[in-house]
Amino acid sequence: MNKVYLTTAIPYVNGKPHIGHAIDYCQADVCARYYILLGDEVRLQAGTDEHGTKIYQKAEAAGVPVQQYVDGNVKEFKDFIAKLGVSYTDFVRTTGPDHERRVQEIWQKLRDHIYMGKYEGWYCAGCERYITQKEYDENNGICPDHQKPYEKLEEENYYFRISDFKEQIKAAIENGEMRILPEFRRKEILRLLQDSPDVSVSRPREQLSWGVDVPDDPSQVMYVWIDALSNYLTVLGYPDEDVSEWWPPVAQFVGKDILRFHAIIWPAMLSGLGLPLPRNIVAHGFILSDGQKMSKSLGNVVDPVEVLDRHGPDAFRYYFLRHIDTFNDSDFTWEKYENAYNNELANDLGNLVQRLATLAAKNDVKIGNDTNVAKLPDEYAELMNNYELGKCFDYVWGKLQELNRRIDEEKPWSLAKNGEKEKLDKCLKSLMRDLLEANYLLSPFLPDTAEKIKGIFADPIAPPETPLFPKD
RNA sequence: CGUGGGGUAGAGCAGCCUGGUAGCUCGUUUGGCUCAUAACCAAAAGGUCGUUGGUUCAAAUCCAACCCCCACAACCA
Repeated sequence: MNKVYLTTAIPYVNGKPHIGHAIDYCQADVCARYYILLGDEVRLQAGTDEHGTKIYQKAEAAGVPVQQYVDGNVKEFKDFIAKLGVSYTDFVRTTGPDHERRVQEIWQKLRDHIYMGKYEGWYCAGCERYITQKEYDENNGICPDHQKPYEKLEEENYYFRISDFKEQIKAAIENGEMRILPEFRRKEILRLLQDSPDVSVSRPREQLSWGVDVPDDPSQVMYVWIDALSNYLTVLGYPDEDVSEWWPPVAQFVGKDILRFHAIIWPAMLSGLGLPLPRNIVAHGFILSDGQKMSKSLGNVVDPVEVLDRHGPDAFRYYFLRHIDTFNDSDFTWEKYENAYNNELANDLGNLVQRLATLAAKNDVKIGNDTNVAKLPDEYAELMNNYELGKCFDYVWGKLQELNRRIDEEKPWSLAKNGEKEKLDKCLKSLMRDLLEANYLLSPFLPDTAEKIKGIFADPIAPPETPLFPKD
């Protein structure tokens, strides 16, 4: 039995869940369930990133103690993940005492690659980040997001020497030890890696108070990188516990916006710790709302909880795994969502189950309970192993559509009318067996539905009172 | 001269690497069926493959130039 460790990105909890967060969860969860089908033991991590000045300021603005503020947001995320049916096994919060202590230990282990450096240049307090000279020139010295002039800043902080590991990381990407998917992202990272500068990993306390203290230097607080990225390790108990049976992760799911940190800074950290690199980093795109980037100013933000509540978790998973491209940006509109629900879930799948169950029940044909597939089809497994989740879902759907076709061709209702009992029996059994086989392949994608379908075709076969996917 | 992706039927996409009757899904129209959630099945209509030029017997596919969209450009999911 293999041990498989999968991770999702930990969202920054300065607000409620964004619809984009759902992609990570859906993708990681399907993979987790797939590995379980294979008989592996799976750990799936989820968590929240809770430090930083932005959160601190938001809490202050709300007049709430910071910890209380993040606790509230974390609850929203946890509720959302639960509603989605994500089968996570471990949850990590960066404000958790175990995490904080372990991060400090990790910092110390990386000590040889950390040095005190000086930053001299522009800074935007609103963005909470350094501004390059080029960016400064382009914006004429004024932050376009905050409408405030950039400040001149000169400060000391700690740097992590990425350059110590560049060659190693490059080699790992090139020889396939660490795969970056999709391919075009891999190329992008290889290019970016060339001129990745060392990265600043702390801030003076006056600038950033809500964070993990840098060991042995009370004037500095850790900046996001080491704190947040370490979550994938601390949640397993590293370095207190031996994590070797779970490490390295089989796949880490991230958004395209944070891929570079996961494909450069993070492997550098792991190399510094002497740990193997993740086997796969899977980067997904963003969700567009009616063809445009979601933004508050455009007023086109879609609330994921609303989408989830509309038709339940499996409809949500269906759309996000099949119609949201696994790797590229894709569009969400309510119209598309409703179409997918009505035409595909209700008509293709729901109706298929309904008609077949009715045919079987009316004619008193039964099928045994042994419906699991001994060996997954090669095509299915190969798509899964390459994290081509959308294509894999298409493959399964093709099997379902074929069944609708076959029912029409074999016309079991005429067999019944003509009293051809034997033929009818054979025909329906074969159809049901194939449906249950397809259902097994479907189960990682739509776990609730697959469970229901299994129940419907158990003994006695019972067509559902209310359809699987009712229309309104 | 920042980097990358893309422009193919009303919409969303595949095909391009390894040139050779332009394909899939949804939508539309028509026909069939009646087991089923007015669901299912079949067929048809619909495209000068961004533009111009080049290579070739032959280009959506290779080459060049140009036009237009989009993303990224150190954490805004």
